[in-house]
Amino acid sequence: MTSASDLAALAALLADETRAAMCLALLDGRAWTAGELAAHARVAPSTATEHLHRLVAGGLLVERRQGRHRYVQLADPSVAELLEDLASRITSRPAAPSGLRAATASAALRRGRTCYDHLAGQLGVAVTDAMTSRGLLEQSGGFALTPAGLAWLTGTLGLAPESLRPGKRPLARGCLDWTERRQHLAGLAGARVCATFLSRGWMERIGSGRAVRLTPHGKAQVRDLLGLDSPDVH
Amino acid sequence: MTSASDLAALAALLADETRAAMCLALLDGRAWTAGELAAHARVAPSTATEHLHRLVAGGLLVERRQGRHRYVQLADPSVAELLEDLASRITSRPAAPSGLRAATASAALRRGRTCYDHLAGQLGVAVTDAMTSRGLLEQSGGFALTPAGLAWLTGTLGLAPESLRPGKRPLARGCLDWTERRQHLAGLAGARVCATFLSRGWMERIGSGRAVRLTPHGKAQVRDLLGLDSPDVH
DNA sequence: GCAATCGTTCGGCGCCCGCCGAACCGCAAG
DNA sequence: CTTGCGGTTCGGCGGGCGCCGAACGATTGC
Repeated sequence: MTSASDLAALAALLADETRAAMCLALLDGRAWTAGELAAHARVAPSTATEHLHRLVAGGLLVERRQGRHRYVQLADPSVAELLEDLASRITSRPAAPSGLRAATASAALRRGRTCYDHLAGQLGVAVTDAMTSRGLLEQSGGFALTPAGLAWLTGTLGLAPESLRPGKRPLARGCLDWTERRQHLAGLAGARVCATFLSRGWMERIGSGRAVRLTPHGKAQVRDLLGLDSPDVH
Repeated sequence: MTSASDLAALAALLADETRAAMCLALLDGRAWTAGELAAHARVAPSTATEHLHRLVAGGLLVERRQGRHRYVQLADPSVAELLEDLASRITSRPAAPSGLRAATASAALRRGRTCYDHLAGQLGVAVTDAMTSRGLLEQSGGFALTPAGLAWLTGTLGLAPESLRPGKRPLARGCLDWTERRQHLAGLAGARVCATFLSRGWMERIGSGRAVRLTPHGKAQVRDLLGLDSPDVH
């Protein structure tokens, strides 16, 4: 029976609305301070402290103390994937944003965003589709990189082969986008692609959130490298 | 914030040790009666009723009334996959069985068993490895069937192509075996392979549990079709 | 050193939920 | 019809847990 109690203990970490809201907020991959999360979840700072202690003790979050701030973030990409799997069972539509400012922010999120550490939104789906149609990615029999896809990552994109060694984390993995209702590339390869886009200046974050957009240079690059010329991402 | 409450509600279904034990028991893919689950979880029948109501209302279980019995089983293969994903985060070792009878039953389970609807245990890992070494399955870049693998399923194994059309469920998927610590084939293809082994008489269930073993005919078939001749599975 | 801010600890409150037993319903077998 | 059994409903009990406010500790800035 010890396995059942372990499973229950793990599920109990997410079985509270406040903790669930915190974990979903952390799905953007960034580190949040305790105060930010308390405000986001609309609870007193003391309450947030208790919840964060439980989440850290349960292994879902890691903390980093820095000055008088305590930053927390998801402990592991596998935690993000687990949260995505759970969230994919939720069919709820996000409520329509009310104001103009919220609407434009929402539109930016739909266009492109990071989902923990990989690309999502229309941009993520478009990149995934382009890789598939070019024979770099196999989706019909699962979600896997082809040999050509591996060569593309190490050659064209210039990634070090050792950075693509699958450890506990699968190299390629599908992640269901909740706005596009489409699968997009996640896993180790998805993370490397996203990091490369950002580090090369092909893509930049909009404000401090998880929304991203291609730079002019990035637009030219994805057009040349992936044949991607859709107005959705430009 | 409705998404956070939905996630919390979903997690709350598994956040109780009794309900978690019920769901783990149902991972064998069979339908259990309410009384069986009550005894398994060591709670009063009235308590089991309440838990089953919640699990059914939450969409994790479906029920089928038959005479004076009420059978429940997992609602969907995706529920089984979700449970497997959660369980894979649990590192606990199952306690060593005490008696001889428990030991032999445990050995049979290690040799071969069903994991919801696909093969697991040493048999499941061996089949997966054999398919990989024969170029039917790709594991290095993800978990996907190769074109040769698709042809093998429809040709050699005689499966109808329409029975392999991936809908919501991925065709091939890795499932981490908690005794072997190895990935084995799950997903739609894994389910079809397991069903074929059983329907053709290559494999039979031991008793009423989830343990399985190859028949003499089945041993010859997997040797011919997959080059599988390991004493582990014979 | 002092003030402001961020985070933590502690005590207490209230609610939710998991548990059981007892009574009841419905199907099956004799 | 009667008996037996599987399952359900209901009431009540107890404990755990999520919440807050207040007091305290820690760090940064003035």
